[in-house]
Parts: sequence; structure tokens; C-alpha cells
Amino acid sequence: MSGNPTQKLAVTTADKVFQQLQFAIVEGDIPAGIKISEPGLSKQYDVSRATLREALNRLEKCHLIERKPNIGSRVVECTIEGLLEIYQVREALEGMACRLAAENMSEDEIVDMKAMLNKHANSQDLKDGIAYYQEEGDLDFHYKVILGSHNQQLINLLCEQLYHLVRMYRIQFGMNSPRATRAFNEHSNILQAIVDRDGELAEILMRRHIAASRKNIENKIAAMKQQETN
Amino acid sequence: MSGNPTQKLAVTTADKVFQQLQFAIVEGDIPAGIKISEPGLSKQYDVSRATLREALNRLEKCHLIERKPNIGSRVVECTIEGLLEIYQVREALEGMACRLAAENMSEDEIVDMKAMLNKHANSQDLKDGIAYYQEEGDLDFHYKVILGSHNQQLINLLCEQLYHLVRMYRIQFGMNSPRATRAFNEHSNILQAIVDRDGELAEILMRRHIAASRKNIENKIAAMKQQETN
DNA sequence: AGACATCAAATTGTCGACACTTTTAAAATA
DNA sequence: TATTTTAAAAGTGTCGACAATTTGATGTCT
Repeated sequence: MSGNPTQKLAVTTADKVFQQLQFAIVEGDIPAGIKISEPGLSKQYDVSRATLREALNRLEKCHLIERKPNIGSRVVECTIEGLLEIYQVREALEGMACRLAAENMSEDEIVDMKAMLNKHANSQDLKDGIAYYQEEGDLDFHYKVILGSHNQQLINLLCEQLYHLVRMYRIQFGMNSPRATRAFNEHSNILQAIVDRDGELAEILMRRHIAASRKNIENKIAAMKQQETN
Repeated sequence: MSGNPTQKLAVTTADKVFQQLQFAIVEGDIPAGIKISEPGLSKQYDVSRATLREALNRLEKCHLIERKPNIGSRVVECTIEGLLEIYQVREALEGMACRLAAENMSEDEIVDMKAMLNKHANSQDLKDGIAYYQEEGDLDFHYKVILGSHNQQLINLLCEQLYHLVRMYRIQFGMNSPRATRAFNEHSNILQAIVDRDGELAEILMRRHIAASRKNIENKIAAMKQQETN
């Protein structure tokens, strides 16, 4: 279960508090939509308010909290509209990333991706239904494609800003990647386009892959709503 | 010369310092690549270091400075690679924004865009060579398309984060939009696709429009390099 | 009862000071 | 002279306290 490949190791205390808060928000230990109390949290984590505010600034950078001047901070809400917006952005950015990966990836990076997909294929044969691993495997694949774009702006936007939100939505909406084998096949086709250095096709396939994932989640949510009314 | 439509009015002093620093960096008054001295700037703007650091955090959010722990902040460098990266991100995001604008824009917003293009056409007849106005006009057009997407994530990423960098590159590389009439025609075609509610075409046209702009800049830079060697 | 004004409590914004790290410049050694 | 050591200077990270603003409660008036 390898994590975010661009995550810097925390050298300052504000870093550590940021990482702990980030985890707590993504996992829902700090509930979505709740008001954040600076005095409260600074006592809870035993740091000064200045340090806590530094951590809050980083949370704001990856859109996990929202700040209003003289009012304070709130954890973002997880709405269906918000989910749709994120997936539209992902479709655009990761599509471009995938096109650039096909153009720019080194041979070593491609070998690495092939090895990863093989590992996924095997562990998938072993235990088909373990969603947790598949979840991490899906993220690993997307991370490698993004890094393969060799575009620092894209890498920063996706890995350091957007993906915490993506994980938050997946966890809080209980989306345990219910389309494992299908996603695996789509990953394989995308990698093939990269191997062929076909940027145009790689972008199209990645966009469809993300759009399919979005529709899958939307259907699941629709089903949940249906069940609520019964 | 209307500015960034999502710029919040500065209520706190950190806001004001942030806006002044932002302007100074974009215009090059604070040179690209330079080290930022917190004690120096806090004295210069007559605020405490805490307030200045709050402003620095916002500059970092829109990628105008880069911070390293225990080292300090630097204004970003303007490199040709960086310019290419930004335009690749723009092509992806604004392409998607334009698709969504075609799908989601209200009739009022479309009327507004038509009026703006008419104004541009007239003032363009009046004085064809004034690059400054054309520059603002170009930004206005792109802003309206982005806002028309009705996607808050896209709006935030483009208007609040990326566009300061775009302006910085344009100004510091001396790109005074040398393809005024051509850009105007491309804007017209994009608007027509939006009017027709043809999201797919709108996205393609916007991507080509941005790609053309990028190539134009790359050619100009290549010409500059050519001249240097002579 | 409900709307409005007033005041106290809590919260955020800002400040100056101290601790720790990095940079520099000088001194010492080979 | 060149390299390493050492110490001082400067810079960043963190802290606690105060000022300004918002929030909540209380009391008053219609």
C-alpha cells in the first residue's frame, strides 16, 4: 500500500500537524463541513496557534478546508456536485498527463509500469474481492502516469492538491472500487497506448477511464438515494 | 481594463500585502528567481513577520513563490520549460471549461459574451495596434468562458492560481499579444460553438486556440534566441 | 411573542520576542 | 595556498500576548 509519491517528509512541526490533520479529514475523523476551532486544535495537538495556522494554510492549499476572513475555517463538504466537478477536472488534467506520459516517459519508467500491472494481475488472481488493495493499486497506476508526464505543474496540481480530495470523496462515500477487473483492463489498454507512444489515443483512453469511474460512482449514489426513499 | 473577476477585495492587512506583492512579482518589480527576505519585506511594508508570512502563503498558493523549510522563499523563475508546462495545463483545463461553458452557460451570460466581442471588434477597428487593450480583452474573454463552466474547481484553479503566472510570463517575456485579429476570429468561432451548445467542438476550438498562442510565443522566443547569437 | 439594541465571551488577526537552523566569515590546520 | 573548523551573524520556525472582529446571550421596546 504505497502512498502519495510526492508527499514530502515532515521536517517542521507544522508539517507534522498538517499531515495528521490531512489524514484525519480525509478519513472523516474530523467530519466534513465542520467548523475548525484554532484554539481547540492547537491545544489538542499541543502546538501554538501560529504553527496550527501554518498547517491550516497547507490544508487550504489542497482544498480540504475553506477559510473566510474574520470568520474561520471549515472542512469542505462532500457533495455530489463537488464530486462531479473534481472528476471533470481529473478528466481534463489526467487526460493531458497521459498524453504527455506517452510522449515523455523514459524506458525505465515504462518497464516499471509494466511490472506494476503484472503484480496487480497476479494479486488479483489470488484474491479477487479485496477492494482495499485494488484501491491502492488504482492510485499507484494513476500516480505513475502523472509522474510520467514530466510536467511539474500537472504533477503538483494532481498529486499534491487534487488527490487528497479524491481520496476523501472515495472514503467518505464508501467507494471501494467495485469495478476491479474492468479497471484493470482499462489500465492495460492505457499502458499499451503509452508503450506505442500514441499520445492522442492515450489521452482518449484515460479520459474514458475516468469518465467511466465517475459514472460508476454516480450510479452507486443514485442507487443509495433510491434505497433511502424505500 | 477589467481585472481578475474572482479577486476578493482585501479585508485584512495580509490580503493587502499579498495583493501588492502579487502585483510587484507579476510586473517584475520584484525580479524572478530572487530570494525573499522576510525581515526585509516586513519592514518595507511595515507589517509584522506573521502578517507577511500569511501573505507569502497566498503567493505560494498561486505558484508565484516557492518555499523550502528552514531555507526560505524564492520568486519563481520564468523558464521556457515552465511556460510550456503552463500552456499544456491551460489547454487541458480551459478546453474542459469551454466544453462545460457550452453546456452550462445561461442565456444572459451568452448575451454578455456577444456584447463583449462586439466591443472588441469595434475598438479593434478604431485602433488596430494597441496591444495593451487587446491583452486585457483576451483575458476578459477567457475569464468569461471559465466562469461560464460553472465548475468551482475549474474557476479556482484557473482564475485564482494559474492566471497570475500566465500574466507574469506574458509581461516578463514581453508578449504583447501580436496576433490580435487572428485571436479575435478564433474567439468568435469559439463563441459560436458555445451559442450552438456544441461542447465537443467548443473544447476542440479552445484547445487549438491556446495551442496556437503557445506556438506563437515559442516562435517569438526562438527568434529572440536567434537574434542573441547574431 | 418577536424584533432590536447592548454587552460579555469567544475567535481570528496581528505583533514582538525567543529558539533553532542555515549561512557567512574568520581562524586554524595541513 | 587550499581545506577544514569554529564562531558570529542572519534567517526561519515557534511561542505567548494583545487588538479587532464576530458570536451569543441578555435585556428592552413595540
